[in-house]
Amino acid sequence: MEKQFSRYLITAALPYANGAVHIGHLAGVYVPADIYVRYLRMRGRDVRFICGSDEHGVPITIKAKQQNMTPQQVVDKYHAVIKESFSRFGISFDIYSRTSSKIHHKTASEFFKKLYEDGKFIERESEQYYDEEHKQFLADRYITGTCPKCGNDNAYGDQCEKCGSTLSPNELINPKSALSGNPPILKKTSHWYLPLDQYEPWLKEWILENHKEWKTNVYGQCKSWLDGGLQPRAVSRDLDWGVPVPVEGANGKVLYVWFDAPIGYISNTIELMPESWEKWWKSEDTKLVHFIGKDNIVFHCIVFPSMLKAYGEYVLPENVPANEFLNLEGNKISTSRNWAVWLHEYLDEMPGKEDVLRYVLCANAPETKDNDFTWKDFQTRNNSELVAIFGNFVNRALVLTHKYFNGVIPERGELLQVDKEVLAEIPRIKSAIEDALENYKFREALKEAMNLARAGNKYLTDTEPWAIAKTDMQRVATIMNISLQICSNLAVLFEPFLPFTSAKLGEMLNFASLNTTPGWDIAGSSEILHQGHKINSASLLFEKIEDSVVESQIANLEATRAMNEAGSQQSPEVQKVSPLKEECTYDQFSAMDIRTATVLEAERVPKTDKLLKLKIDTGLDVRTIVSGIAEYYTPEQMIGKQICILANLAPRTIKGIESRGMILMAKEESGKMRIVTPEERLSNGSSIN
RNA sequence: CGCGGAGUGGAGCAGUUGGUAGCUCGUUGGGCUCAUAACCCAAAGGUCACAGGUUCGAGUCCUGUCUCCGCUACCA
Repeated sequence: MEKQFSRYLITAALPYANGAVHIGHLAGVYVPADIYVRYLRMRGRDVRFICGSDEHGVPITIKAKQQNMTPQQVVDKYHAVIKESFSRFGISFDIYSRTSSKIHHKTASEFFKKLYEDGKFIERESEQYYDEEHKQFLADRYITGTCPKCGNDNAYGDQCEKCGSTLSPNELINPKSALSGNPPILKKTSHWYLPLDQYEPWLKEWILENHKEWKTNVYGQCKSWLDGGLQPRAVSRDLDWGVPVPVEGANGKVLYVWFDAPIGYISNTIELMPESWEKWWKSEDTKLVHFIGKDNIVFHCIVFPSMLKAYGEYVLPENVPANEFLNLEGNKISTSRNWAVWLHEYLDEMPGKEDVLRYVLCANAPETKDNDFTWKDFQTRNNSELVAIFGNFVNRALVLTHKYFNGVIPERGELLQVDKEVLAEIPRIKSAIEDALENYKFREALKEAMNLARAGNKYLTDTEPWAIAKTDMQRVATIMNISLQICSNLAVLFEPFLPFTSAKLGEMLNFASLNTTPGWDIAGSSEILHQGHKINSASLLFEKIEDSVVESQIANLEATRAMNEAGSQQSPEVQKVSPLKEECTYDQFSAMDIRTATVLEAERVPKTDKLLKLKIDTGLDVRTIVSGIAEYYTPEQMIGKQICILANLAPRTIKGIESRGMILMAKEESGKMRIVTPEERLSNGSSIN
């Protein structure tokens, strides 16, 4: 039995405010969420669409330090960019707020306090690294040291980027604080944990028994977590950026970002509806749906529901339609490598093409598996679907109506079999779209909508009004009347998907002069435009996209990446210099066999962002070296370059490739690297001392 | 042997409770000319990753193997 709901609360994952929004975010979360919400609104459901920036957490404090800004300045900057680009793109949030707002701090704080007072947390003491100079505990990422597995001196507290192993800070040999460079001390600190294990039986029943209808990727992921057994999770951190822990004596502690962020859905709702928000979160007849990407499944299906359950009173999500990831031109989208199509840049560079991107991202959405976005596909979908099928049909219908009837809807006469068939398609397609959307199948819904335009084209070709016009204008009148009813239906049915286009089409059809603006209820009808209604002049709904446009986009992408890789990053601020190492003897130095070599071949190591595999001529031999320089040099740039290597370093296997030796690099504290090379080309194998 | 998702005509994808494969784009041929060389029709093209098994019958269920993606840096 379908459950009936009185109101719909739809949330979209909170974007993290340390960067702009790109097409991956849109395809995964915001486009489907917006389609869903617009559809619900059109059906007259009581719906609110909630989102906002997620502005706390360690990465933002790191970004702030890098850019010499305060965390607040960082989030102000990106919040503004994100908010504006969403709005220009037609993502129709009822509210887009932020977690640094007062109301969020208050809400999150009270939420924590209630759980604390109800004894829902457990408190645990542990020893963590502490920087005495800066008087703060160090996040994992703020500690560097020697990797116990591969000997890399620059491993982070959570991971060694050289060998890829996952670490915890106390495994590091000779740990150093990234803030002061001093060795940190271990200091006791206590934190609160949410005992997820206690919620396991309940979660199992709630998800595994009662939500078998969730998407397979979501359900499978949850099952895997639940079967593996849940552990208590810390809900606080030692940090100075975030929502302070509202407990006596908890100075210097904030709510852990994953605890604080989902509460943002609640606080943003409160901000939107200060009086009536509780009805939305605490009535059983509210349907709560979280749109997220697959990386967020565990938080939205396990952690946040446990928090809500612990608090009591709150409704739980009815569904969590998570999408997989979108790749770009065959590669993973990456913020740090700048391998992305940024929404705000797209909007600037392709004015008036919001709907083209919405269309492509929906038609190719990663609903069941990772998909690939290519500019070529973007062009094809625009030219052979939007232009050739949708735009063209509308144009044909309007042009013919103007030509034969001066833009006035003619009277419909007797209906033939073709007429009846095409008219029957309209309600059929409408209900197919409804079915698909109610089940979060956005690609399918969009395809059905396009089928109506296809049916329209076929109808015109089959009935040939331009030929019949020579003999039987009454028949032509019927045909044009029907064609325009189809156009009107297209305007309504496409609104959730392509709102800008629908508005334009509605204007061309002169919806404004009708008694009531056609809404979803009237869709499916073949009587939207009455006889005698005057339509406006036709203009093109979509424009063809020329090869040069997509080629320049591809070129842009490559150029941005090359620039990024060449390390032309900003930050002219004062560079910190790493402290002097211990004194060493001449013998130790001379034990190192450093010599010149030339790069013969270079290629990326698959599945890594930073590694290049190089074949080099050392004068003695030709050998393979794997080096973590891909962020700064492309393979092409490396080929032919003369470099200096440490030739007698013990071989190491990295990503299954044996690396024999190490390339000498000069490295700034910011991470920027350049190869060290002789001023003048010398023969390979020249020793350096 | 970690866990989850995915492997279907050239490309991108559908395939509900098992009954010998569908859609969009592309390609080829034809038709039409109202339309942004757009539209319509037809055809070619698949041993449904691989190997076994259950069944009268499997893309669909079971077992094993291989490959890709995520969980594992930034990141949806």
